[in-house]
Amino acid sequence: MLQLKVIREDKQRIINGLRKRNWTAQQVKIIDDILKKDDERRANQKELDDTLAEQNRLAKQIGALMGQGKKEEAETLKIQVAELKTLTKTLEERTGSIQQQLDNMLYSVPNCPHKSVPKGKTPEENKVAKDWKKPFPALPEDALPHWELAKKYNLFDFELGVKLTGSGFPVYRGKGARLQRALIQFFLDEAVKAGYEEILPPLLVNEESARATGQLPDKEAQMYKCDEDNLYLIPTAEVPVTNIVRGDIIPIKDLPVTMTAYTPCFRREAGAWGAHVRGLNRVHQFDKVELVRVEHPDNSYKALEGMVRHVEKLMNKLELPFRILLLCGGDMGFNSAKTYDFEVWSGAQKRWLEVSSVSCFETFQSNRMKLRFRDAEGKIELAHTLNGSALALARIVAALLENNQTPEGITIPKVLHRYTGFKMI
RNA sequence: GGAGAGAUGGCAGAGUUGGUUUAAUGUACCUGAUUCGAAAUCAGGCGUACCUUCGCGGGUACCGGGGGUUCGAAUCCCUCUCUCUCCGCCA
Repeated sequence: MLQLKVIREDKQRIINGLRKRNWTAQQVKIIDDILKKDDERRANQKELDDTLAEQNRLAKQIGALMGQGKKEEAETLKIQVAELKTLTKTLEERTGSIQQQLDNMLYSVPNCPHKSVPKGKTPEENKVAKDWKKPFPALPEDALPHWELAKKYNLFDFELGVKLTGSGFPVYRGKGARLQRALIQFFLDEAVKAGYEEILPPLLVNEESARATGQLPDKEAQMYKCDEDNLYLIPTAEVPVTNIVRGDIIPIKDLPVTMTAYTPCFRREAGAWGAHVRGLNRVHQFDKVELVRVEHPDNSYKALEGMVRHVEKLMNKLELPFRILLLCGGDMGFNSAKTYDFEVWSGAQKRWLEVSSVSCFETFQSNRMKLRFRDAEGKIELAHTLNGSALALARIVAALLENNQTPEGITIPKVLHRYTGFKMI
């Protein structure tokens, strides 16, 4: 949620930002509506506060009169208060509904893109921030896609997943399962080495948490919900991990807060099935190691680049061909101010697969969840939040299997040997 | 799942026969005095949000969440959530 203060003071920049997200001149008018609604809110607030103040004053007088035994006079004042109460009730209801309307408007406005974010409407207009310069791995014409390799080497089984749960829930087995665990362990170790605190969070969160990171209200359909207990299965570790600091005021000396977590991620992906979603390309449950940072506003973009370098290092260690995209305004997520996507080259499918998304949210999340820090002078300010996948497993596995297939078997990158215990599948 | 107790400011902890309590007090923290410096001591300060003011300041709300009674609620009533103790079940 954008800050009202920023909209008020920096309106043109916000409007320009929304235009970069391809908002029409018509849509952008909501900014003016928001400001108008806020004026309305403030006027009402003032009136309400003044009325309550008067009421409090009279109540105190009544107390004093009662103490002195002047019952008659007290009764007169009571009548006055009764009138004020009617007015208060009206004002309270109106202020509440104005606030609700204002919040709804604010919820509907996406984050303002950073000035370095390119214009554009579609994924095709994303800027390649770093391309793959070397040749792709040489595979024979009859190279197998990962779902065929999985069958050949008995690594994971989709049909079995259907029997247990439904489509999109693969069952990993044998070396396939071991490879998953190896990757998780490797990613976590690298994150801890980079200074992130390891977190093992709950996989279900309450409504408040889902709201704070912005999954609610707009991404509700993406999450699995346990109605009985009113809990949601997490679509990413970002939700529980970022909520660890929800509502906190962090002393400046404790910044940045850096956390990492491995969790399975559950996504309904309703209506998202089509031609390009075979195998591990899109599943309902996948594993991911996530990085979360809370940063001082002056340092957040430096931190973003640092996270990108961290992911880059992982890709290099896994010896996978990849490229980095700087997302254009139109392709960026609702909450993000700037996002880099990592794509891995899937040799047999001959296409790029998204494996990581690293974003800076500025104060968009922290405003909603009231995540702040106290600076050296004691002043309180909203912190910046960032997160990124480092990395998402399923598609990494897909690329790894496809790119590394040889007539003798599938080779495992050297860096994983100590985790897998085998060098070849 | 059953029975009981409880939830107050960073922490501890009063207040629960409704009314100068504007939430006492301790502790932590900050500033100053004292000191060569420190400890100890003394003095002052010390929540969050919103509104208002050029500023000093002023106002409103918040004692787990929500609702109610009342001129007035931390205090009374309803409801939800959570915590603790005991019992049951259990990885």
